[in-house]
Amino acid sequence: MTAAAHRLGRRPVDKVAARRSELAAAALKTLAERGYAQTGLRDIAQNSDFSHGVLHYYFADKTDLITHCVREYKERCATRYDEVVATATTAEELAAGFLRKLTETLTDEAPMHRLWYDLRNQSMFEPAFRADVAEIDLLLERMIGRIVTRYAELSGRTPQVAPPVVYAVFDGLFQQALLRQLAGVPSAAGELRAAVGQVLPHLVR
Amino acid sequence: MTAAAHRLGRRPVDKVAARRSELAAAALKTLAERGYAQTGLRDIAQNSDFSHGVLHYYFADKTDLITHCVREYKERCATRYDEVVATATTAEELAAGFLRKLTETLTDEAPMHRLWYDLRNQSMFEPAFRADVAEIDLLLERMIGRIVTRYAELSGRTPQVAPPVVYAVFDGLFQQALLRQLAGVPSAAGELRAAVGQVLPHLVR
DNA sequence: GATGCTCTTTGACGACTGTCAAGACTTCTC
DNA sequence: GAGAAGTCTTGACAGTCGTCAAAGAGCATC
Repeated sequence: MTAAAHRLGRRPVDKVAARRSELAAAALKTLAERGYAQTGLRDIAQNSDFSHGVLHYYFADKTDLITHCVREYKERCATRYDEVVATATTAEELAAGFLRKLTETLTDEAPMHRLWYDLRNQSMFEPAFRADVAEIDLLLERMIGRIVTRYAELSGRTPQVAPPVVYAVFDGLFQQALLRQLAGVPSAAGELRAAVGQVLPHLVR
Repeated sequence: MTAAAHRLGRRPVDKVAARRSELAAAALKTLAERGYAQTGLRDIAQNSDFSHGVLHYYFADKTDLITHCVREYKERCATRYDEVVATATTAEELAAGFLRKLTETLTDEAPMHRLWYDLRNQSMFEPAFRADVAEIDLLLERMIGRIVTRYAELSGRTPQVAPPVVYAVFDGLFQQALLRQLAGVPSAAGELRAAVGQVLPHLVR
């Protein structure tokens, strides 16, 4: 532990963690652009301020790097709708805010979403990814769960479908919309909006 | 065209197509085992009766091969529930048969399903795959659509949700179940059964 | 049996892969 | 300022990738 670290109240491990996070972010960017199958360590390094060797300094191997990428991804995505949930005062307002955020992220962050589906799929083949992927999937499930719970509250009804099922349903709808969006179908966001709007009322009673 | 081909009333192009199909089948097997990112042409050849060079004889390049794989996959999967649809005489019988087939294929053909999701995801990055993948997705959508239509008929009601939405919903449920199944969760099939059984009544009115 | 055609194997090419060691550069400690 | 510790670059390694040319094998035809 350095004196400077003492002075700033910051341990060296934080610096290492920060660099790791920085490199994982560069890796995420590359993976979102090219996909897991087409992404090498040198591609990732080129999207960062460092050379490819530094990756082996901060990560044991490629699997370790990808694992940290998944965790980095987690930090970003699990609070997307929390503000809407916190501020909405009616069921209609909540639904509208959810739909707005949902279609926004579909159009604005499509590459990031395809990366997530790519990594989640890799976990079907590579056991090393499974635990972290499952953890994020659970996080996302709870995020959706909070929306539906609040939606039920605001509309004076009760949730009728268990959170894992609700999440699977919305995830399926979103994935289909993402496929269309990336294929250049301009109506993808609108169709997603319509589909979710149609499904939402069925989840409470 | 050879004389033999004439005699048998079989054009040489059919032999070529048959071999292509055979190699694509070997490729599918390999892809289901190892995933797209970890599958090379030599791996595929080792799962066939031929050496790796023959792949370049029957396919222009790797993309061409994968495209044929997707089409080969199509031939197998789109009629899975047709018998159930044709023979069921009551809504309950249809639902039960659908659920049985659904959980059966989840447990017995999990590697093949993860391959499909892998290839569909690749199409988000590789435009060359998009058309064929979209075509299969449409086939699957119609397959699910036939079930719901018949289910509505048998129960004297009418479908309330458009086929693309129904397909997306079931696909999302199935994908979550597949993730759990491949992660070794023994209750995956049962949970899928429960979830689909819970959702199905909401689709008609 | 020789010829020509189709199919298949073999081996090699250049490029790329993940990994890692050696050294250079920076930063901190005393 | 010397030395140590931490950080980063460079270059190379063994292996794999997709691709393809050359030659061999199998077989029908003349």
